[in-house]
Amino acid sequence: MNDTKFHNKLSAGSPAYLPLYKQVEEYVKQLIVEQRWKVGEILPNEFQLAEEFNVSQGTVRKALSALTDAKILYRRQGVGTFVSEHTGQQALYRFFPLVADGKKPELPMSETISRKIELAQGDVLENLQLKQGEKVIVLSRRRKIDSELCILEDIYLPEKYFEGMMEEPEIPHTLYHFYQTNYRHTVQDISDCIKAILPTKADAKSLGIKPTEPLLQFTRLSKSLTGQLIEFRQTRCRSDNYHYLVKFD
Amino acid sequence: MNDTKFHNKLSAGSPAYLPLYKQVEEYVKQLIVEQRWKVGEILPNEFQLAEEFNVSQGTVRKALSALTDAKILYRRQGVGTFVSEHTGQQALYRFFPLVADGKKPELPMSETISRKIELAQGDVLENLQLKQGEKVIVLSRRRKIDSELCILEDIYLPEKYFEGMMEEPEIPHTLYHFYQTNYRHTVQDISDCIKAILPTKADAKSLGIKPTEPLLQFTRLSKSLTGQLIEFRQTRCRSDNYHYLVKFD
DNA sequence: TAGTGGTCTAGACCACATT
DNA sequence: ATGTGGTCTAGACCACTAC
Repeated sequence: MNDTKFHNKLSAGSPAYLPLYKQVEEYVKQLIVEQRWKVGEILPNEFQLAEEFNVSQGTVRKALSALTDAKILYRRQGVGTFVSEHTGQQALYRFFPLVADGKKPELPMSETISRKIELAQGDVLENLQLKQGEKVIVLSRRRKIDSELCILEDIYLPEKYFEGMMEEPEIPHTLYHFYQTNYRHTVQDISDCIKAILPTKADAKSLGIKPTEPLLQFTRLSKSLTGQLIEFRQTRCRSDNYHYLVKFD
Repeated sequence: MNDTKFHNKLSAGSPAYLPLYKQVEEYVKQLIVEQRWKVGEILPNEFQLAEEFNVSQGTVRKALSALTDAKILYRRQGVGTFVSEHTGQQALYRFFPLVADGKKPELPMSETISRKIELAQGDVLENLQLKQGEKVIVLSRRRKIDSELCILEDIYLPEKYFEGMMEEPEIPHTLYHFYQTNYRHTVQDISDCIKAILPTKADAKSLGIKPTEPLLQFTRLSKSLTGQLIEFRQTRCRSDNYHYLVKFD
């Protein structure tokens, strides 16, 4: 027990070598995944963690700063260090890049219109790296911006990571927060593949647009803190009054 | 002279207060803009800079690390710290998000097919925040991926920031490197606004596609290290075999 | 072998938030 | 008044690169 968890003096030539602060960073991340501290909870202060890990306070600080940059933690001067929560505004600004032309980004209301479970196949199976025979939960949603219907999306979740979702009484519209609090999956990084397409007949009808009016489509693959592929989503959006906004640096 | 350039003891209540490492960071950035060290050149080591700025080596390190994260500098262990250069691969991977479906990102060849100068108006004037009567240089380019023509773009540059470009014998295809080396403008951050559109007749003809086939369009606004708006560009891309790829975190 | 950046430590002081 | 994170310093040692 009470082993020294970290090793300062590993030969740097060793293939497994990681700097101490990096080891601390990985370990703290793991502890969050294991729910030693739940979402929103405060961590011990830097000196307490330093003592527990047998490293200096400066090394802990470097690790916590990195996790703060990655939005996994947040810190409040004079108060403490907390596990980040994917709640409301914050998560939407971070993961929702669709904006009405000439307006500020806005949090869109979203309504789940169907929920079913089916065998994974095709793109879904491939992108989520599932095996033949594994099942996915499929959510179909539509969103409004400024009370106008403009977005349709289908969301595919591996059943193995979201057991019991079919029995949920209701699916809230802030999905990432829902994943985090009800299924312990914190979305950590996403990649969006964006294309211009023509709507299907069904989509054109739903959105109330002409079949020749192009849509912006993006397919998203989301990874959790642990690196698991937890969500595949395909979103179609009217592009006459909305755009996808990207900022680098 | 040899004034102390930085002040440790400013009251933190002061509205102008900046931490020392931040002051150093800003100052080094300014020195790069002023070409004290040119693109690709090595900086003095941390101790020399620390002495010059009258701060500790650790404070210099923190400043240089931030600039390294921002890709303004790069560091090589055992060698030194250098001013980043927007050259070839590196700049393309960073700023060129269009990918052929099912392939790795690839550096596209680009050909400038026209160059002219005109009065700024409409979107161009507004986005570049120019005044009525100011001029812009307009470059029209087309790019191939896998030897297939797939991208058309118009690039608008404020003449005041690019004097003499109309007299250049040739415009190279690595534009951002060209801006940096010939006009001292290092592109630091960009924002892309992405939409799905139908091609104009002219674009459909150039790209050899049907007028009903949608295109991916993005309009980009680029800022330099100094915060000046130096480029507005509008790009149209075939979306049947190409997509725009975004990764967060 | 010399010089550089990378890691780690220890300790001082400050600003901020809560009690 | 207390405890937290934020800043700053000084110094030791390591690993990498070039000569």
